[in-house]
Amino acid sequence: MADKVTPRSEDYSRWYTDVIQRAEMADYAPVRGCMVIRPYGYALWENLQSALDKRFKATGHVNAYFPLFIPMSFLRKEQEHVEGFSPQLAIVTIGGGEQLEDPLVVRPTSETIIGHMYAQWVRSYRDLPILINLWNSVVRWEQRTRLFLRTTEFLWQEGHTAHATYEEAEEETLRMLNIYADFAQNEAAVPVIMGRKSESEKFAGALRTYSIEAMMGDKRALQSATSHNLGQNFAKAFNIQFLDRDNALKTCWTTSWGLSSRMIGAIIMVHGDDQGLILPPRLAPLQAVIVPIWKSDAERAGVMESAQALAKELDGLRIKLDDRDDVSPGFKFNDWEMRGVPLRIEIGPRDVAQGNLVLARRDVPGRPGKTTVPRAGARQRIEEMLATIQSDLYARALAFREANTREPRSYDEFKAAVEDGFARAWWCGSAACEAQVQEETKATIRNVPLDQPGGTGPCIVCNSTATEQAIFAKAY
RNA sequence: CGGGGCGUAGCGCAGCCAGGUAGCGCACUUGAAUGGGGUUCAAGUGGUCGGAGGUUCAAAUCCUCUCGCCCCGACCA
Repeated sequence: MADKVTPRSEDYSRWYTDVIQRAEMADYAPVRGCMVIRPYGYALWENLQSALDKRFKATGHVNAYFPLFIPMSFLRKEQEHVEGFSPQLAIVTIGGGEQLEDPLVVRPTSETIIGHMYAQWVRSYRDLPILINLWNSVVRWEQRTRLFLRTTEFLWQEGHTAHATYEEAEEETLRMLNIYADFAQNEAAVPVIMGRKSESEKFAGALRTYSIEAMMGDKRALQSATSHNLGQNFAKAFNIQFLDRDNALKTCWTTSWGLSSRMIGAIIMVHGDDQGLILPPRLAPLQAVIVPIWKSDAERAGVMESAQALAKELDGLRIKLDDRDDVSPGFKFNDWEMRGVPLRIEIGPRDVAQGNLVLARRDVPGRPGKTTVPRAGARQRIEEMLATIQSDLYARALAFREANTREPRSYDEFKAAVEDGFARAWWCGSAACEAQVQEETKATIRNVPLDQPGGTGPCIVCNSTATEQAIFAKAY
């Protein structure tokens, strides 16, 4: 666990799996494509969960739980939906030793069973909107899996709402997209681009899909969350209808939106370095670790007393005093760096004598990241430094993305751009141009950013007049 | 599903071609010293060699079958 990881420049995907395992975030499970999220990784998930959950609650959503099993017949009710998901389904055909008449699908997502229940719960416009979120796991039989990024079973939340009008549904879809972006940027320190998915990349059964996209450390894109305006597709398939004020029977408009444990992969890949993880202070399971240093037993007593007092002063922050007696301070430095703890507090005999502490920032390796601060008022300094680390991580990631995003003028420039980063280019909107790009470059349209320059330009592929720019990149 | 690779101690590997009853590094245990950037020395623990069958006096090693995993591609949060 204390060995060095594969450098990112040598083999990025090896680095990624090395770091996760060495930092004890997750481990491979004995089931193909599945992982065990270990306590350290789960603690990160819990922090992420609570930051998101607060935002959901603040916008009027409530949590509920829906079944793991969904009748196969439900999925068939929405044509596009079942076509999109059938290759990825795990299906239970035997229960209690008997063949099931209607096989049960292990949920790949819950739109259908939600639709079934909402149809029963909605009678009047007074019942709307319904704003429910689920924290659960889903199963999609993926062919190629990677820890956190794509596993057969993954943790996520799925929000499902029903509204009286199209406008309200669209407003909700965008509201949640903004919440995801706010969360990603302010909690995870991951800069994201909000945008609309192309027809070919949208959710199976949606009218329109929006996403937030982030650039990883290897310059590839990762879709970090999605928000779908489902139109009336599911409402019609499941008869979610209500009697409106005008006494007319109308069909609902629904939305769904999700963010998964994949976000943990994004945090790892956006911030990590060759020393290991770098976790954003607001989500890190441990915000600071105190490493006491001593030589003699006499020094030990004084140092430990001071370290324990400091730990008490820092109550309320997520702190650990590393009092292990069997490893050297140097080992502990590297160990906690591997795990991405944002701040290390060193306290030794010199510091005790002089009334100082040494603070070492994880995001600034080596000497330059170390500062000696007076023991008095340390808590405030530490809190300030955590806030600085949080915003510096975001700024650094944003600068990296901008440095690796190009606006090519020609198709040749475009091809070079998507080889090594994001390309922002005019796109005429045709599926043919999109397919050609994918065929020739392996890059896909990540999304059409909500933030557009206005005006028109020549489509990067076919030169015809385009009214929107899209982000093209190779993606996870 | 196509291509490639690998299964020998917890992890990483050697041994296999030229069969003779399993070894190295790390980790782990114990002890001592050490301790401001991955500490050292000493002594230990730990393996039905992925599984099944076959050849042989004898199989990690040769033959047949099988299972699993990882990596790269097409599909996906």
